[in-house]
Parts: sequence; C-alpha cells; structure tokens
Amino acid sequence: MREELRRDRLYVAVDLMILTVRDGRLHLFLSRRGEEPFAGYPALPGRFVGLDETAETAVARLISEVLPVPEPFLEQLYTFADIDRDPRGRVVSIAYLAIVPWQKVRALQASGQTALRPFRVTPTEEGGLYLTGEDGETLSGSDLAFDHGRIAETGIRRLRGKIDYTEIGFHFLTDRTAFSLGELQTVFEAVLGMPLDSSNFRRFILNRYEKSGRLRQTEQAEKKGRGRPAALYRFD
Amino acid sequence: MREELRRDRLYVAVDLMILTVRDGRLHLFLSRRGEEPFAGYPALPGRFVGLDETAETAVARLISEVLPVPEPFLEQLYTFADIDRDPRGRVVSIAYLAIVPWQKVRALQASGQTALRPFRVTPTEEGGLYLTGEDGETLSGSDLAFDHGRIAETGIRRLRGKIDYTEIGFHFLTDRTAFSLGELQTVFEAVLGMPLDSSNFRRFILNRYEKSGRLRQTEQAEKKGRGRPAALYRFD
DNA sequence: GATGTTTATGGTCAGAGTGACCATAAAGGA
DNA sequence: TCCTTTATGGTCACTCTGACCATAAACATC
Repeated sequence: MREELRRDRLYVAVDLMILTVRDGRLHLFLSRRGEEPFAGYPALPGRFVGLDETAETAVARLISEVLPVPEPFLEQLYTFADIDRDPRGRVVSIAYLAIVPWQKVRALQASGQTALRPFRVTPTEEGGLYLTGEDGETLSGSDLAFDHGRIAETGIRRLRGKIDYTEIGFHFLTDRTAFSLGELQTVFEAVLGMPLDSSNFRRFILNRYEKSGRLRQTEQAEKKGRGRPAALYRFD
Repeated sequence: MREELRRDRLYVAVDLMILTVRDGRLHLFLSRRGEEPFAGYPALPGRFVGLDETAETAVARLISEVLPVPEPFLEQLYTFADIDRDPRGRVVSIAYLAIVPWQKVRALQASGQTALRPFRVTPTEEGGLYLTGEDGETLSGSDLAFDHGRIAETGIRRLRGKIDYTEIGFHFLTDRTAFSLGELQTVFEAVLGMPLDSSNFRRFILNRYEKSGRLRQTEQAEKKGRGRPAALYRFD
C-alpha cells in the first residue's frame, strides 16, 4: 500500500498485538515503520483488509508474513475508528490480540524469519505502559505510531482482566507439549505483574481445570535442571 | 443510502442493540427494513459511518434518530466483517450495545417518536435466542436481516457475562432517580433469566457498591403499592 | 558422602463470599 | 382483624482464597 489513500473514502485495517512470555516477562512484538507517516517509529504490525478477505483472514495473513508461527491464538480486541488516527486518510482499525509461545518464536528469530522485535511490557499504575527493547530502548505508549499506544494499553488491560477466569493463559505455552505448573505460573506472574504463591496457584489451577478434564497430568516428569522435577500436564 | 453500493470498495457501518428491561423482561428494539435487501425483515437499527464521524458519533446520531433518549449507556460490542454479510457489497459492521431505562422509552413510544418495536428476548440453552413481539410474533435469530441474529446473540452473551462483575446493570434504571433494590433485582433477573434470592441479592449489591460509596441510600422511601415500602438508593 | 540450595508439592487456618433457608417488618387488601 | 405482599435482616454450611508451614526430590558444593 504505497500509493496515497483517497480522502473520499474509508479504509479498514487490522492491527495486531502479538504477545509472548519470555524469561518470565510479558513481551509485545513491534515492527519499525519504514515509510511515512511515522517513518522510523515502532508500531504494531498491521495491514489493510482487502475486499476478498475477512478481518480474521487478514490477521492470519498478516501474522504468517511477519511472524509465521502455526495456529496462533487470536482474539478480536476492539475497533478504533477515530477520524484522525491516520494522517493519510480515514482508516478504521480492528485490533486483534495474538498469543504465541516464546519457544515457537525463538527458531524464527534465529533464522531471521521475522523483522519484529520483542519489547518487554511494563504497565503503569494509571493504565498506561512502557516498553523496553532488547537494546534497552525505552518507549512509552505515545512513542508508538498512530494510536498504537492506546491499542496496546487496551490489549494489556484485556489480557490481565481475562487471565484468571478464562483459559487464555494456556496459549502462552506450546500446544501439544506437556508443561509444568511452574511454567504456567510464570506466565500468570508475567501477565499479572506480580508474584504468586505457588501452592495457592496450583490449587487454583487444578481445581479449575483438572476436575473438568481439560487439564490432565501426563506420565512424564521434567528432566532438566535444579530442584525437584515437576509433573507435566497437558491442556485440552 | 438509497443508491447502490460500489463493489470495488469497502464500507463501515454501525449496528445497534438497544436493550431495556420492561415488566421484568429483557427487551431488544428492532426496526423493520423498508428496502431491499431483507425488505420487511426485522433488523437492528444501523447506519453507515461517514467520513466526518467516528463510530461513537455515528452511534449517537443513530440513536438520536431512532430512539432519542438522552445519554444512553453505550459500549462497543464486536466488529463483524464477514465478506458476504451484506448482499449489496462489502460492509464491515461495528456493533454497539445501548442500554436505556424503559421509563424513558415509554414517553417516546406514546408520542410516536420511534418506529422501533420492543421484542422480548429469550436466550436458548445453546447460546441462540428467540424474540417475541408485542403482537406475539416470534422470531429466531435467523429471522433477522443480515447477520443481526448473530450480533444479537453476541450482545446478550456479553451482557449476561458482565452484569455481575460490572455496574452495567445499573444503566437499566433511570439515572438521577432513586430506585429500590427490588427494581435492581428485577433487572438482574431479567438479564440472567432466572429468579434470585432477594436476601442474597441485597447482600451482594450492598457489599459491592455501598461500602465503596458508589451506591448511597437516600432519605426517601417508596410510596406506592403493596408490601413494605422499600428504601431508595442512588448510584454514583 | 554429608549438607545446603532450589523447585515442586501438600496441608492448615482464618476470613470472605455465596446459596439455601428462616424470621421479622411494614405496608395494603379482604 | 387477618392475610398477602414486598422489604429487610440473620443463620448455617460450603467454597474459595490468601498467608503460611512442612515435606519431597532433584542438583551443587564442600
């Protein structure tokens, strides 16, 4: 979409918040804009919705272009339709939330299959947030292109609000691979931004998901590092 | 918007679910389409979003045209972007939820200021719903124009899910006018579709909202009909 | 190999919240 | 006056949750 946007019509785009938990911290993937407007600014990956695609297919195509992990978890977040949110013209943006396991991103990072960069997310007391890049670069919401700061704040708030009464947290872990409750707790702690009591956490999760059969303990046990080996579970 | 839609571009519309509680039942307001497509079908009121308006202003203008109650509660619901949802062309619809107190609608009804008709909402076990008009006309979701049945189902599900951990239920009652806990309970029962224990309900509401000061008991008491007069409360 | 560290797991206890009841208060109607 | 109706208040058992304490099973260090 290099050409100018026409001023006499209205466009629909999707913008995508891709989230992961890496090293016990919540991270958001940002691209860097190459073109005006906001050239050089960090931004959420986005694309225009074509006549031949739904919002969902547009998002699926977008993620396959910028971070091709198979079957990421997707959820529509909110639609932003302020008149002046894009200086090129009138663009209505349907924002989506994507959740990917860090483990799956890692291979893509190494082989250079993505230009996205992870930023550590630190929410502020007032509902805002700031973002820290791997090189230490620190951004606040207003440093993002367009209204992407506001979109990101909305997404983080949504995620935080949903994690303890939906199964959304499980999507940070690799599907079809067993995980320990400790790993799941790390996800929850990263999302909520506070430490949790492991004993209470385990009781909460097992009461909620094991009795209903959604979560099953596997035969295997953890093999690696320090500490007592954890039992491994499988979800769904 | 009588002219044809162009096939080479994309349009954005808002569709509005206006809900009220009347006689202890949840009602949804529907219009009847006068033109093709779906001429004669019941539908959610909607309008196209112009270049000079946000989605919010489009919704505000829409409701002032079809059901002019002052300051209705509005909340964005979901954006529907299926390719074939409108046979005229590609129309992306941002659905909104509006909540109005029945008392405020009544005057408009009497003076013929609205062509909308209230339909009693009855959700089914499977997440669908059917709608009953004042004349006994019964509709299922698939009897509505476009994908409005699906939109309505989404809205009802959202409302039910939110009523007991947000203050959304209060918006069914007249702002700036005191109400009894019995009236509030009627709202909750209508939304949830089941009777509640009045003693437990009162404890729930007072614990939740009175201690934080959002809900205050007024000096007044109910005057009317049978039974012990209720204390009147004011919210916010 | 004994000891300490680390992580996983299990249990207790008090307080909050909730559903199912029962009881009483205050009005109008028969 | 008695009955019905609605509002209000309280009890009791059960669940959920946060704050702890204790034990288990691995590795690390000396």
